[in-house]
Amino acid sequence: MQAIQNLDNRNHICAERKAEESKMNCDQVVKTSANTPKSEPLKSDKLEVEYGHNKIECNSEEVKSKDQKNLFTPLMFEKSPGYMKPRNLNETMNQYQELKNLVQVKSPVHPMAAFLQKDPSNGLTPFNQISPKGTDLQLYRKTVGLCGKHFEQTGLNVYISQSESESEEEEPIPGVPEFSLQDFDKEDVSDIQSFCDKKIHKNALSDADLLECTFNDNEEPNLLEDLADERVLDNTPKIDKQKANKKAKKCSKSKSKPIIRGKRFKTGEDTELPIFCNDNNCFETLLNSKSIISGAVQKTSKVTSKNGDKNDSNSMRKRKVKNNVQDQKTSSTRKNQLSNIRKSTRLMNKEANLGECKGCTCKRSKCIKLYCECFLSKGFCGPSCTCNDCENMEENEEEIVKIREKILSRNPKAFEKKLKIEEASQPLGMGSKAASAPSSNLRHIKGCTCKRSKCSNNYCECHQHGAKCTELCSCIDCNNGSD
DNA sequence: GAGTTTGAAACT
DNA sequence: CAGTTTCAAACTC
Ligand SMILES: [Zn+2]
Ligand SMILES: [Zn+2]
Ligand SMILES: [Zn+2]
Ligand SMILES: [Zn+2]
Ligand SMILES: [Zn+2]
Ligand SMILES: [Zn+2]
Repeated sequence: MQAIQNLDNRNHICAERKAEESKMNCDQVVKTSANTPKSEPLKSDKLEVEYGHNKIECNSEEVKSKDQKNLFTPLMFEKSPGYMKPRNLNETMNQYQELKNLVQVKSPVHPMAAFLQKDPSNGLTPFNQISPKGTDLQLYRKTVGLCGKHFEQTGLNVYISQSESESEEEEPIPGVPEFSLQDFDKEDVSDIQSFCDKKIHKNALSDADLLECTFNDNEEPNLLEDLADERVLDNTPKIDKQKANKKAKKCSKSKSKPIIRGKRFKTGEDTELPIFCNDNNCFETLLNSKSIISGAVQKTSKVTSKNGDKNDSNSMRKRKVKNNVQDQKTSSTRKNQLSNIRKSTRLMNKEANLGECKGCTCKRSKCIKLYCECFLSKGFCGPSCTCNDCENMEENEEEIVKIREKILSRNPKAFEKKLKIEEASQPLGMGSKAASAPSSNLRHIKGCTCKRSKCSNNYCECHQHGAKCTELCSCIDCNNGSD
Protein backbone atom coordinates (compact mmCIF):
# COMPACT_ATOMS: atom_id res chain seq x y z
CA MET A 1 0.00 0.00 0.00
CA GLN A 2 2.62 2.34 0.95
CA ALA A 3 4.47 1.61 -2.14
CA ILE A 4 1.50 2.43 -4.21
CA GLN A 5 1.02 5.61 -2.42
CA ASN A 6 4.52 6.61 -3.06
CA LEU A 7 4.02 5.72 -6.58
CA ASP A 8 1.04 7.86 -7.11
CA ASN A 9 2.33 10.76 -5.21
CA ARG A 10 5.38 10.99 -7.18
CA ASN A 11 5.70 13.34 -9.95
CA HIS A 12 4.84 11.71 -13.13
CA ILE A 13 7.70 13.03 -14.96
CA CYS A 14 11.06 11.75 -14.27
CA ALA A 15 12.56 14.09 -16.65
CA GLU A 16 15.82 15.66 -16.97
CA ARG A 17 16.85 18.36 -19.22
CA LYS A 18 19.21 16.99 -21.65
CA ALA A 19 22.46 17.45 -20.01
CA GLU A 20 24.71 18.32 -22.78
CA GLU A 21 27.48 19.80 -20.83
CA SER A 22 27.84 17.09 -18.29
CA LYS A 23 27.28 13.60 -19.34
CA MET A 24 25.96 11.95 -16.32
CA ASN A 25 25.58 8.29 -16.19
CA CYS A 26 22.34 6.52 -16.15
CA ASP A 27 22.12 5.91 -12.49
CA GLN A 28 22.19 9.54 -11.79
CA VAL A 29 19.59 10.27 -14.31
CA VAL A 30 17.28 7.81 -12.79
CA LYS A 31 17.68 9.35 -9.47
CA THR A 32 16.07 12.59 -10.37
CA SER A 33 12.74 12.25 -8.83
CA ALA A 34 9.75 14.38 -8.28
CA ASN A 35 8.89 17.92 -8.73
CA THR A 36 11.79 19.66 -10.12
CA PRO A 37 10.15 22.79 -11.35
CA LYS A 38 12.83 23.60 -13.78
CA SER A 39 10.39 24.74 -16.38
CA GLU A 40 12.52 27.35 -18.08
CA PRO A 41 13.91 25.63 -21.08
CA LEU A 42 17.34 26.85 -21.55
CA LYS A 43 19.08 26.38 -24.78
CA SER A 44 17.02 23.66 -26.26
CA ASP A 45 13.44 22.98 -25.60
CA LYS A 46 14.14 19.31 -25.44
CA LEU A 47 13.62 17.23 -22.44
CA GLU A 48 14.92 13.81 -21.98
CA VAL A 49 12.28 11.78 -20.34
CA GLU A 50 12.73 8.35 -19.11
CA TYR A 51 9.97 5.95 -19.62
CA GLY A 52 10.59 2.41 -18.80
CA HIS A 53 13.95 1.58 -20.23
CA ASN A 54 13.65 4.12 -22.92
CA LYS A 55 14.63 7.66 -22.90
CA ILE A 56 12.52 9.86 -24.97
CA GLU A 57 13.51 13.21 -26.16
CA CYS A 58 10.67 15.50 -26.63
CA ASN A 59 9.85 19.09 -26.24
CA SER A 60 8.16 20.42 -23.22
CA GLU A 61 4.73 20.68 -24.72
CA GLU A 62 4.80 17.07 -25.52
CA VAL A 63 5.88 16.26 -22.08
CA LYS A 64 3.18 18.31 -20.63
CA SER A 65 0.49 16.82 -22.73
CA LYS A 66 1.73 13.38 -22.07
CA ASP A 67 1.89 14.04 -18.44
CA GLN A 68 -1.64 15.24 -18.42
CA LYS A 69 -2.61 11.98 -19.89
CA ASN A 70 -0.49 10.19 -17.40
CA LEU A 71 1.54 8.53 -20.00
CA PHE A 72 4.66 8.88 -18.05
CA THR A 73 4.77 6.75 -15.04
CA PRO A 74 7.01 7.40 -12.18
CA LEU A 75 9.68 4.95 -11.45
CA MET A 76 9.01 2.94 -8.46
CA PHE A 77 12.12 0.90 -8.51
CA GLU A 78 15.13 2.86 -9.23
CA LYS A 79 17.13 -0.23 -9.09
CA SER A 80 15.20 -3.35 -8.96
CA PRO A 81 17.25 -6.22 -7.68
CA GLY A 82 15.89 -8.57 -10.21
CA TYR A 83 16.94 -6.32 -12.94
CA MET A 84 20.28 -5.18 -11.82
CA LYS A 85 21.74 -8.51 -11.07
CA PRO A 86 21.06 -12.07 -11.89
CA ARG A 87 18.88 -13.68 -9.42
CA ASN A 88 19.52 -16.63 -7.33
CA LEU A 89 17.44 -19.42 -8.60
CA ASN A 90 16.71 -21.06 -5.31
CA GLU A 91 15.81 -17.83 -3.79
CA THR A 92 13.52 -17.13 -6.63
CA MET A 93 11.86 -20.41 -6.36
CA ASN A 94 11.30 -19.90 -2.71
CA GLN A 95 9.78 -16.58 -3.39
CA TYR A 96 7.72 -18.15 -6.00
CA GLN A 97 6.40 -20.74 -3.66
CA GLU A 98 5.63 -18.00 -1.27
CA LEU A 99 3.80 -16.14 -3.87
CA LYS A 100 1.72 -19.08 -4.69
CA ASN A 101 0.42 -18.92 -1.21
CA LEU A 102 -0.38 -15.33 -1.60
CA VAL A 103 -1.92 -15.22 -4.97
CA GLN A 104 -4.52 -17.41 -6.37
CA VAL A 105 -4.48 -17.41 -10.06
CA LYS A 106 -7.71 -18.43 -11.47
CA SER A 107 -6.72 -18.16 -15.02
CA PRO A 108 -4.63 -20.74 -16.73
CA VAL A 109 -2.72 -18.10 -18.53
CA HIS A 110 0.21 -16.01 -17.76
CA PRO A 111 -0.64 -13.69 -14.92
CA MET A 112 0.22 -10.74 -17.05
CA ALA A 113 -2.39 -11.72 -19.49
CA ALA A 114 -4.83 -12.55 -16.83
CA PHE A 115 -4.43 -9.16 -15.42
CA LEU A 116 -4.68 -7.13 -18.48
CA GLN A 117 -6.88 -8.88 -20.90
CA LYS A 118 -10.33 -7.64 -21.16
CA ASP A 119 -13.15 -10.03 -21.21
CA PRO A 120 -14.87 -9.03 -24.41
CA SER A 121 -18.16 -10.41 -23.33
CA ASN A 122 -18.50 -7.76 -20.72
CA GLY A 123 -15.73 -5.36 -21.44
CA LEU A 124 -14.15 -5.89 -18.11
CA THR A 125 -10.64 -6.62 -17.30
CA PRO A 126 -10.67 -9.95 -15.63
CA PHE A 127 -8.87 -8.83 -12.63
CA ASN A 128 -10.99 -11.20 -10.79
CA GLN A 129 -8.88 -13.91 -12.17
CA ILE A 130 -6.22 -13.05 -9.75
CA SER A 131 -7.06 -12.45 -6.22
CA PRO A 132 -4.20 -11.04 -4.32
CA LYS A 133 -4.56 -11.94 -0.74
CA GLY A 134 -2.15 -9.37 0.35
CA THR A 135 0.31 -9.45 -2.41
CA ASP A 136 3.75 -8.20 -2.09
CA LEU A 137 4.45 -6.04 -4.99
CA GLN A 138 8.08 -6.84 -5.37
CA LEU A 139 7.46 -10.45 -4.96
CA TYR A 140 4.92 -10.46 -7.63
CA ARG A 141 7.06 -8.46 -9.93
CA LYS A 142 9.91 -10.81 -9.54
CA THR A 143 7.77 -13.75 -10.06
CA VAL A 144 6.36 -12.34 -13.18
CA GLY A 145 9.89 -11.89 -14.23
CA LEU A 146 9.94 -8.28 -15.17
CA CYS A 147 12.19 -5.62 -14.03
CA GLY A 148 10.65 -2.88 -12.04
CA LYS A 149 10.38 -0.49 -14.87
CA HIS A 150 8.67 -2.79 -17.19
CA PHE A 151 6.52 -4.01 -14.43
CA GLU A 152 5.37 -0.52 -13.94
CA GLN A 153 4.69 -0.12 -17.55
CA THR A 154 2.22 -2.89 -17.32
CA GLY A 155 0.27 -1.01 -14.77
CA LEU A 156 -0.07 -4.10 -12.70
CA ASN A 157 1.19 -2.36 -9.66
CA VAL A 158 -2.00 -0.41 -9.47
CA TYR A 159 -3.93 -3.54 -9.29
CA ILE A 160 -1.94 -5.15 -6.62
CA SER A 161 -2.64 -4.10 -3.16
CA GLN A 162 -0.24 -4.44 -0.40
CA SER A 163 -1.36 -6.55 2.41
CA GLU A 164 -3.23 -4.74 5.04
CA SER A 165 -4.53 -5.48 8.44
CA GLU A 166 -7.99 -6.17 7.32
CA SER A 167 -7.82 -8.76 4.71
CA GLU A 168 -8.36 -7.45 1.28
CA GLU A 169 -9.35 -10.77 0.05
CA GLU A 170 -11.29 -10.71 -3.06
CA GLU A 171 -14.35 -12.67 -3.44
CA PRO A 172 -13.71 -15.80 -5.37
CA ILE A 173 -16.10 -16.49 -8.10
CA PRO A 174 -18.20 -19.47 -7.23
CA GLY A 175 -18.07 -22.01 -9.92
CA VAL A 176 -15.00 -20.67 -11.53
CA PRO A 177 -12.20 -23.06 -11.04
CA GLU A 178 -9.04 -21.76 -9.63
CA PHE A 179 -5.67 -22.66 -10.82
CA SER A 180 -2.35 -22.69 -9.27
CA LEU A 181 0.83 -21.68 -10.86
CA GLN A 182 2.93 -24.38 -12.21
CA ASP A 183 6.61 -24.07 -12.58
CA PHE A 184 8.83 -24.88 -15.36
CA ASP A 185 10.86 -27.84 -14.68
CA LYS A 186 14.13 -26.83 -13.25
CA GLU A 187 15.92 -28.59 -15.99
CA ASP A 188 14.12 -26.66 -18.58
CA VAL A 189 16.16 -23.58 -18.19
CA SER A 190 17.76 -24.05 -21.51
CA ASP A 191 14.43 -24.14 -23.17
CA ILE A 192 13.40 -20.95 -21.57
CA GLN A 193 16.68 -19.45 -22.49
CA SER A 194 16.28 -20.50 -26.03
CA PHE A 195 13.13 -18.65 -26.62
CA CYS A 196 13.98 -15.77 -24.45
CA ASP A 197 16.99 -15.16 -26.56
CA LYS A 198 15.09 -15.34 -29.75
CA LYS A 199 14.77 -12.11 -31.45
CA ILE A 200 11.53 -11.96 -33.19
CA HIS A 201 10.24 -9.27 -35.34
CA LYS A 202 7.12 -7.95 -33.85
CA ASN A 203 5.14 -8.78 -36.90
CA ALA A 204 6.52 -12.20 -37.16
CA LEU A 205 5.00 -15.36 -36.03
CA SER A 206 7.03 -17.18 -33.57
CA ASP A 207 7.79 -20.78 -33.60
CA ALA A 208 8.32 -20.74 -29.93
CA ASP A 209 5.56 -21.43 -27.57
CA LEU A 210 5.84 -18.37 -25.56
CA LEU A 211 2.72 -18.99 -23.73
CA GLU A 212 1.28 -22.32 -23.15
CA CYS A 213 -2.02 -22.89 -21.56
CA THR A 214 -3.96 -25.85 -20.59
CA PHE A 215 -7.54 -25.74 -19.76
CA ASN A 216 -9.53 -27.15 -17.07
CA ASP A 217 -12.70 -28.74 -18.19
CA ASN A 218 -14.31 -26.61 -20.78
CA GLU A 219 -13.15 -23.44 -19.33
CA GLU A 220 -12.29 -21.26 -22.19
CA PRO A 221 -11.28 -17.82 -21.15
CA ASN A 222 -12.17 -15.42 -23.83
CA LEU A 223 -8.89 -13.76 -23.60
CA LEU A 224 -7.20 -16.64 -25.24
CA GLU A 225 -8.29 -15.68 -28.64
CA ASP A 226 -6.92 -12.28 -28.15
CA LEU A 227 -3.63 -13.65 -27.16
CA ALA A 228 -3.01 -14.94 -30.57
CA ASP A 229 -1.05 -12.63 -32.71
CA GLU A 230 -3.16 -11.69 -35.60
CA ARG A 231 -1.11 -8.98 -37.04
CA VAL A 232 0.21 -11.03 -39.84
CA LEU A 233 -2.23 -13.80 -40.14
CA ASP A 234 -5.12 -11.87 -41.32
CA ASN A 235 -7.33 -14.38 -42.90
CA THR A 236 -10.51 -12.99 -41.59
CA PRO A 237 -12.80 -11.38 -44.10
CA LYS A 238 -11.41 -8.07 -43.23
CA ILE A 239 -14.55 -6.36 -42.15
CA ASP A 240 -14.83 -4.73 -38.83
CA LYS A 241 -12.71 -7.21 -37.23
CA GLN A 242 -13.20 -5.82 -33.83
CA LYS A 243 -16.90 -5.98 -33.93
CA ALA A 244 -16.81 -9.34 -35.48
CA ASN A 245 -14.55 -10.49 -32.78
CA LYS A 246 -16.80 -9.30 -30.12
CA LYS A 247 -19.64 -11.14 -31.58
CA ALA A 248 -17.68 -14.20 -32.30
CA LYS A 249 -16.45 -14.46 -28.82
CA LYS A 250 -19.87 -14.50 -27.44
CA CYS A 251 -20.69 -17.85 -28.74
CA SER A 252 -18.60 -19.91 -31.01
CA LYS A 253 -14.89 -19.92 -30.68
CA SER A 254 -15.24 -23.57 -29.93
CA LYS A 255 -11.99 -25.37 -29.44
CA SER A 256 -9.27 -22.90 -29.63
CA LYS A 257 -6.00 -24.57 -29.38
CA PRO A 258 -4.58 -24.64 -25.94
CA ILE A 259 -1.21 -23.60 -27.21
CA ILE A 260 -0.86 -19.95 -27.77
CA ARG A 261 1.79 -18.75 -30.05
CA GLY A 262 2.89 -15.27 -30.37
CA LYS A 263 4.58 -12.71 -28.42
CA ARG A 264 2.06 -10.02 -28.09
CA PHE A 265 -1.43 -9.90 -26.90
CA LYS A 266 -4.01 -7.32 -27.20
CA THR A 267 -4.74 -5.00 -24.39
CA GLY A 268 -7.23 -2.99 -26.28
CA GLU A 269 -8.86 -2.83 -29.58
CA ASP A 270 -5.80 -1.65 -31.28
CA THR A 271 -3.16 -2.07 -28.75
CA GLU A 272 -0.91 -4.87 -27.85
CA LEU A 273 1.51 -5.64 -25.17
CA PRO A 274 4.37 -8.01 -25.30
CA ILE A 275 4.23 -10.62 -22.70
CA PHE A 276 7.90 -10.48 -22.21
CA CYS A 277 9.80 -7.38 -22.67
CA ASN A 278 12.62 -7.23 -25.09
CA ASP A 279 15.14 -6.00 -22.72
CA ASN A 280 17.96 -8.41 -22.41
CA ASN A 281 18.26 -7.89 -18.77
CA CYS A 282 14.66 -8.60 -18.33
CA PHE A 283 15.09 -11.77 -20.19
CA GLU A 284 17.80 -12.66 -17.88
CA THR A 285 15.54 -12.05 -15.01
CA LEU A 286 12.87 -14.03 -16.60
CA LEU A 287 15.18 -16.84 -17.20
CA ASN A 288 16.26 -17.01 -13.66
CA SER A 289 12.89 -16.64 -12.19
CA LYS A 290 11.32 -19.29 -14.30
CA SER A 291 7.98 -18.05 -13.39
CA ILE A 292 6.09 -18.73 -16.48
CA ILE A 293 2.92 -20.53 -16.18
CA SER A 294 2.95 -23.51 -18.34
CA GLY A 295 -0.04 -25.23 -17.07
CA ALA A 296 -2.96 -25.07 -14.83
CA VAL A 297 -3.85 -27.16 -11.91
CA GLN A 298 -7.20 -26.95 -10.43
CA LYS A 299 -7.56 -26.06 -6.86
CA THR A 300 -10.47 -25.94 -4.63
CA SER A 301 -12.02 -22.59 -4.49
CA LYS A 302 -12.60 -21.27 -1.09
CA VAL A 303 -15.55 -19.04 -1.09
CA THR A 304 -15.42 -16.20 1.24
CA SER A 305 -18.08 -13.66 1.49
CA LYS A 306 -15.78 -10.88 2.31
CA ASN A 307 -16.90 -7.77 0.67
CA GLY A 308 -13.83 -5.69 1.03
CA ASP A 309 -15.27 -2.43 -0.01
CA LYS A 310 -14.45 0.33 2.37
CA ASN A 311 -12.66 2.25 -0.22
CA ASP A 312 -14.17 5.52 0.75
CA SER A 313 -11.29 7.33 2.21
CA ASN A 314 -8.46 5.99 0.29
CA SER A 315 -8.56 6.83 -3.31
CA MET A 316 -5.45 4.90 -3.91
CA ARG A 317 -7.43 1.82 -3.82
CA LYS A 318 -8.79 2.34 -7.21
CA ARG A 319 -8.92 -1.27 -7.84
CA LYS A 320 -11.54 -3.57 -6.73
CA VAL A 321 -14.93 -2.21 -7.10
CA LYS A 322 -17.36 -4.93 -6.86
CA ASN A 323 -20.24 -4.73 -9.10
CA ASN A 324 -22.31 -7.40 -10.49
CA VAL A 325 -22.25 -7.77 -14.14
CA GLN A 326 -25.36 -8.75 -15.83
CA ASP A 327 -24.38 -10.68 -18.79
CA GLN A 328 -26.35 -13.45 -20.20
CA LYS A 329 -23.43 -15.66 -20.70
CA THR A 330 -24.08 -19.22 -21.47
CA SER A 331 -22.00 -20.17 -18.58
CA SER A 332 -24.41 -19.56 -15.82
CA THR A 333 -21.80 -20.02 -13.23
CA ARG A 334 -20.14 -16.89 -14.24
CA LYS A 335 -23.21 -14.87 -14.45
CA ASN A 336 -23.48 -12.06 -12.05
CA GLN A 337 -20.42 -13.24 -10.35
CA LEU A 338 -17.65 -11.37 -11.91
CA SER A 339 -16.12 -9.12 -9.47
CA ASN A 340 -14.55 -6.38 -11.27
CA ILE A 341 -12.55 -3.29 -11.04
CA ARG A 342 -13.31 0.13 -12.14
CA LYS A 343 -10.49 1.38 -14.12
CA SER A 344 -9.15 4.70 -13.38
CA THR A 345 -8.76 6.90 -16.34
CA ARG A 346 -5.16 6.90 -15.64
CA LEU A 347 -4.99 3.25 -16.07
CA MET A 348 -7.02 3.29 -19.17
CA ASN A 349 -4.69 5.80 -20.59
CA LYS A 350 -1.86 3.65 -19.70
CA GLU A 351 -3.32 0.58 -21.18
CA ALA A 352 -4.32 2.35 -24.29
CA ASN A 353 -0.78 3.27 -24.88
CA LEU A 354 0.94 0.14 -23.99
CA GLY A 355 0.24 -1.19 -27.38
CA GLU A 356 3.23 0.48 -28.82
CA CYS A 357 5.43 -1.14 -26.33
CA LYS A 358 7.87 -2.15 -28.94
CA GLY A 359 8.28 1.25 -30.32
CA CYS A 360 9.75 2.55 -33.46
CA THR A 361 12.98 4.44 -33.68
CA CYS A 362 12.17 6.67 -36.57
CA LYS A 363 14.44 9.60 -36.87
CA ARG A 364 13.44 11.39 -40.01
CA SER A 365 10.07 10.21 -41.13
CA LYS A 366 8.12 11.82 -38.33
CA CYS A 367 6.39 8.51 -38.11
CA ILE A 368 3.91 9.54 -40.72
CA LYS A 369 5.26 7.39 -43.46
CA LEU A 370 5.10 3.73 -43.98
CA TYR A 371 8.69 3.53 -42.95
CA CYS A 372 7.42 3.74 -39.44
CA GLU A 373 6.19 0.47 -38.11
CA CYS A 374 3.81 2.13 -35.77
CA PHE A 375 2.27 4.07 -38.57
CA LEU A 376 2.32 1.08 -40.81
CA SER A 377 0.30 -0.91 -38.36
CA LYS A 378 -2.18 1.92 -38.03
CA GLY A 379 -1.04 2.45 -34.53
CA PHE A 380 0.14 5.48 -32.74
CA CYS A 381 3.50 5.97 -31.34
CA GLY A 382 3.76 5.52 -27.66
CA PRO A 383 6.02 5.83 -24.72
CA SER A 384 8.32 3.15 -25.94
CA CYS A 385 8.95 4.74 -29.26
CA THR A 386 12.13 6.64 -29.52
CA CYS A 387 11.26 8.58 -32.57
CA ASN A 388 12.14 12.13 -33.35
CA ASP A 389 9.64 14.81 -34.15
CA CYS A 390 6.92 12.28 -34.01
CA GLU A 391 3.61 13.34 -35.41
CA ASN A 392 2.00 9.99 -35.06
CA MET A 393 0.36 10.70 -31.78
CA GLU A 394 -3.12 10.10 -30.68
CA GLU A 395 -3.89 13.71 -30.13
CA ASN A 396 -2.99 14.20 -33.72
CA GLU A 397 -5.45 11.71 -34.93
CA GLU A 398 -7.29 13.85 -37.44
CA GLU A 399 -4.12 14.63 -39.25
CA ILE A 400 -3.05 11.07 -39.16
CA VAL A 401 -6.26 9.89 -40.66
CA LYS A 402 -5.83 12.33 -43.47
CA ILE A 403 -2.33 11.20 -44.10
CA ARG A 404 -3.43 7.62 -44.11
CA GLU A 405 -6.07 8.39 -46.65
CA LYS A 406 -3.60 10.10 -48.82
CA ILE A 407 -1.35 7.11 -48.75
CA LEU A 408 -4.26 4.86 -49.37
CA SER A 409 -5.15 6.77 -52.46
CA ARG A 410 -1.73 5.98 -53.72
CA ASN A 411 -1.82 2.39 -52.68
CA PRO A 412 -5.11 1.00 -51.46
CA LYS A 413 -3.37 -1.93 -49.89
CA ALA A 414 -0.79 0.10 -48.10
CA PHE A 415 -1.98 -0.82 -44.66
CA GLU A 416 -2.93 -4.36 -45.33
CA LYS A 417 -1.02 -7.18 -43.89
CA LYS A 418 1.84 -8.10 -46.05
CA LEU A 419 1.25 -11.75 -45.72
CA LYS A 420 -1.89 -13.67 -46.13
CA ILE A 421 -2.85 -17.20 -45.85
CA GLU A 422 -2.56 -18.89 -49.11
CA GLU A 423 -5.80 -19.63 -50.85
CA ALA A 424 -6.67 -23.23 -50.97
CA SER A 425 -6.50 -23.48 -54.70
CA GLN A 426 -3.17 -24.27 -56.15
CA PRO A 427 -1.43 -21.34 -57.68
CA LEU A 428 -1.29 -21.22 -61.38
CA GLY A 429 1.87 -20.04 -62.93
CA MET A 430 4.78 -21.09 -60.90
CA GLY A 431 8.30 -20.79 -61.87
CA SER A 432 11.05 -22.54 -60.11
CA LYS A 433 9.84 -21.16 -56.91
CA ALA A 434 7.73 -22.51 -54.22
CA ALA A 435 4.05 -22.30 -54.69
CA SER A 436 3.13 -25.89 -54.37
CA ALA A 437 2.10 -26.63 -50.87
CA PRO A 438 4.70 -24.83 -48.93
CA SER A 439 4.95 -25.96 -45.41
CA SER A 440 3.85 -22.55 -44.35
CA ASN A 441 0.78 -21.36 -46.08
CA LEU A 442 1.74 -17.75 -45.79
CA ARG A 443 2.30 -15.76 -48.87
CA HIS A 444 3.65 -12.34 -49.30
CA ILE A 445 1.01 -10.50 -51.20
CA LYS A 446 3.49 -8.66 -53.34
CA GLY A 447 6.48 -10.83 -53.10
CA CYS A 448 9.93 -9.72 -52.21
CA THR A 449 12.57 -8.33 -54.50
CA CYS A 450 15.64 -9.25 -52.60
CA LYS A 451 18.84 -8.83 -54.49
CA ARG A 452 21.63 -9.75 -52.21
CA SER A 453 20.33 -11.44 -49.16
CA LYS A 454 19.25 -14.58 -50.93
CA CYS A 455 16.07 -14.28 -48.96
CA SER A 456 17.86 -16.10 -46.21
CA ASN A 457 17.60 -13.57 -43.46
CA ASN A 458 15.15 -11.12 -42.16
CA TYR A 459 15.98 -8.54 -44.69
CA CYS A 460 13.60 -10.51 -46.78
CA GLU A 461 10.01 -9.96 -45.86
CA CYS A 462 9.06 -13.41 -46.94
CA HIS A 463 11.67 -15.03 -44.81
CA GLN A 464 10.99 -12.66 -42.01
CA HIS A 465 7.50 -13.95 -41.66
CA GLY A 466 8.33 -17.52 -42.22
CA ALA A 467 6.95 -17.63 -45.70
CA LYS A 468 8.47 -19.22 -48.72
CA CYS A 469 9.14 -17.10 -51.69
CA THR A 470 6.61 -17.47 -54.40
CA GLU A 471 6.22 -16.72 -58.03
CA LEU A 472 5.29 -13.23 -56.97
CA CYS A 473 8.77 -12.66 -55.73
CA SER A 474 11.42 -11.30 -57.99
CA CYS A 475 14.30 -12.16 -55.82
CA ILE A 476 17.69 -13.06 -57.11
CA ASP A 477 19.46 -16.23 -56.15
CA CYS A 478 16.67 -17.07 -53.81
CA ASN A 479 17.39 -19.48 -51.06
CA ASN A 480 13.91 -19.40 -49.69
CA GLY A 481 11.96 -21.36 -52.23
CA SER A 482 10.18 -24.61 -51.78
CA ASP A 483 12.81 -27.18 -52.10
C1' DG B 1 26.73 0.97 -29.04
C1' DA B 2 28.49 2.20 -33.53
C1' DG B 3 28.71 1.19 -38.13
C1' DT B 4 27.22 -1.41 -42.19
C1' DT B 5 23.96 -3.65 -45.16
C1' DT B 6 19.64 -4.16 -46.94
C1' DG B 7 15.29 -3.76 -49.51
C1' DA B 8 10.83 -1.30 -49.02
C1' DA B 9 8.96 3.23 -49.34
C1' DA B 10 9.23 7.51 -51.30
C1' DC B 11 10.47 10.40 -54.74
C1' DT B 12 11.60 12.14 -59.55
C1' DC C 1 6.89 2.39 -65.33
C1' DA C 2 12.34 2.84 -64.13
C1' DG C 3 16.06 4.94 -61.69
C1' DT C 4 17.35 7.17 -57.61
C1' DT C 5 17.10 8.64 -52.92
C1' DT C 6 15.53 8.06 -48.37
C1' DC C 7 14.60 5.42 -44.62
C1' DA C 8 14.49 2.36 -40.53
C1' DA C 9 15.22 -2.17 -39.53
C1' DA C 10 18.35 -6.18 -39.71
C1' DC C 11 22.63 -7.29 -39.14
C1' DT C 12 27.69 -7.27 -37.89
C1' DC C 13 31.47 -6.42 -35.01
ZN1 LIG D 1 8.00 5.75 -36.00
ZN1 LIG E 1 6.42 4.69 -32.97
ZN1 LIG F 1 6.75 8.19 -33.53
ZN1 LIG G 1 13.22 -12.20 -50.42
ZN1 LIG H 1 10.12 -13.63 -51.45
ZN1 LIG I 1 13.21 -15.19 -52.52
